[in-house]
Order: sequence, then C-alpha cells, then structure tokens
Amino acid sequence: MKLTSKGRYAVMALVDLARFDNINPVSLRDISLRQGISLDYLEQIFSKLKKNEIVKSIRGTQGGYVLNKKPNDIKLTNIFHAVDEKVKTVQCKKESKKGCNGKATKCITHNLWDELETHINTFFENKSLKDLLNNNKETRI
Amino acid sequence: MKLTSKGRYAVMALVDLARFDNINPVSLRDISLRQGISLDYLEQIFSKLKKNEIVKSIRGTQGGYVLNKKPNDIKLTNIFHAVDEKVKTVQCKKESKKGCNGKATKCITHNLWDELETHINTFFENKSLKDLLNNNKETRI
DNA sequence: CTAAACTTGACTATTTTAGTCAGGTATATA
DNA sequence: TATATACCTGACTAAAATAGTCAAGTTTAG
Ligand code: FES
Ligand code: FES
Repeated sequence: MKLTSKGRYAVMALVDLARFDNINPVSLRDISLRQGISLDYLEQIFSKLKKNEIVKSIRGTQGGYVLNKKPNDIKLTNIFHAVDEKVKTVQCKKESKKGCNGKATKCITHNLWDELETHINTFFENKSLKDLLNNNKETRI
Repeated sequence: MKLTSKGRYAVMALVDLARFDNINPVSLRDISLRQGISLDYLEQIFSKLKKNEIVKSIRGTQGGYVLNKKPNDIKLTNIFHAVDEKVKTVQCKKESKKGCNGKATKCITHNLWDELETHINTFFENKSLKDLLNNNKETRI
C-alpha cells in the first residue's frame, strides 16, 4: 500500500506553483529544478491537470502554468482524480453484487476494505492546497 | 495507492480461520477452497504469520493452523506487519533529515504524507480480528 | 527570427506483484 | 508400520505497473 510518484509529484508541483502563481505564470522547467522532478514527467502530469481544469496554460516565452481555481477550492481529491491516482482497497467491482473471488456474494472482508477506502478518501476530501501553503507563500520571485 | 493481495489474503484467511478455530485446527487446503486463494500462496503467507506468532501450526494428518492469540488481540496492524504489507506514503527515510529529493531538508509535502500515514495506521490499529467476526462465527463444522 | 515553453504520443527499463513449482518433513490413523 | 494428509522451504517466473525517456512538434514574447 503505497502512493505512486505521479500523485506525489502532482501535489508537490501544485504546491510549488501555488506559492508563486500570484505573480507570474510558472514554467515547468522552474518546478522541475526546484523540486527535482523530471521535466518530461511533469509535462505528462500537467497535461492531465489541465484537462481537469485545475491549471491553465500560457504558451510561448514567459509562459507557464497558473492555478485555475483558488487554492482553497482545490482538494487533494481533485488532484488525485486528475492524475488517475486512485484509492483502491476493495478488489471487486463495487457496483456488482459478485465478490472478488468470482463468487455470488461479497467476500468476508469486503466491508472492511470499503470502510478503509472511505477513511482514506475522507482525508483527501478535507485537505486543500491552501492547507498546504501555510505561511510559506512567496511574495516575490 | 492500492492494497496488495498479500495483505488482503492474510486478513481474509485469518477471518476464515477464526470462524472455525474453536473446534479444530484448520487446514490451508480448506481455506484455499473456501476463499479461492492459491494453496501455495497461502503457505507463504502463513509461514510469515507463524513467525510473527499470530498463528500456531499443528503438523500431520488432521493438522492445520490455530490462532495464537484471542481475536481481540490481533489487530490489523499486526497482520499487516507480519506479511510485510506496509503503509508507505512518505518517500524519504523518516529518521534521516534529508528530503526525498536528496536535498538537505524535507520536501514541501513531507508533512502531508506523514499525516496521511498516521491517518491510515490509526485505522489499522483500531481494528481487530474480533471486529471482523461479528455474528457470523461458525459453531459447528 | 528565435528561443522559451507548452503539447502530444510513443516507447522502454526497472521493479513489484502474484503467484507457481519442486522438493522436502512430521504425524494421526488404519 | 504404511500411508495419506498437511505443514515447510526456497527458488523461480510471467505479467503488470511504475517511472520515467525520447522525439517531434506548435505557440508566442521580445
Ligand atoms: S473485496 Fe469486494 S468482494 Fe472481496
Ligand atoms: S516525503 Fe519526506 S521529504 Fe519528501
């Protein structure tokens, strides 16, 4: 049970972005350098963040990315969903009545994993980008 | 972020075991059949559960496994620890002062992942096998 | 015009997972 | 005591997921 780099990097990059975005668009190159994340990989991630309307892009020289919403309105849930980082603890399809073993009923631990999934998702729903900014927001470049 | 089969199977098998173990030792073959888990894989898992004193084994015909503690004293934490299913959300080594990017300080999201780790572990610490048995404990074979 | 920076899609090495396979050893029971 | 049952151990491996890389663009400020 571990978090993938994609989800971790997405959040890391967005926090970095949020710290500077009140001034100028932030280039991925800068984020890459500051956070030590591969530029090519960041591009994949931001492509998804853009599709999900979490960031906006500005092309050309001096371009970069800007947040598309207020930090307070960007929950971890949104970020994770955007980059396909999903919490999956049950093995079966939830909608189906069948169990994870192919049997006709849910397995004896189904409810447990379902509870766990809810437990984790609650955490993600209650955390926003703003919560991660605290008092280390930059006011100048 | 997903649970591996090893952890899932371990809990599933132990719940199955707990439901019958007040009568006779339970053979892995039976668990395998009832829960649809590969016998060879179960053997790997139970080897670890035994090393961690969660179950006891009885060899020979009519042999099998029995719980080594009361269901109430077997927390999910214990089970997961036994089979090396660990919750890993931070990327860095916790003890070290270095960050996950190799830099001298912790990354800007370190505290977040650490909180998440605690959040999940709390769930595991508060759930015991007994909680999973409810009222579907078997009284006869 | 040119360099900075976004855009897109295909490709791949590495690691992890989820097992399988092949040989054991111990013991209850007939 | 013979035998079948069931635990025990370690090595091996196919498949999937991960964490990227690579290549070839397009857009736009200066
Ligand atoms: S996890 Fe849903 S049936 Fe097993
Ligand atoms: S997760 Fe600990 S430093 Fe990044």
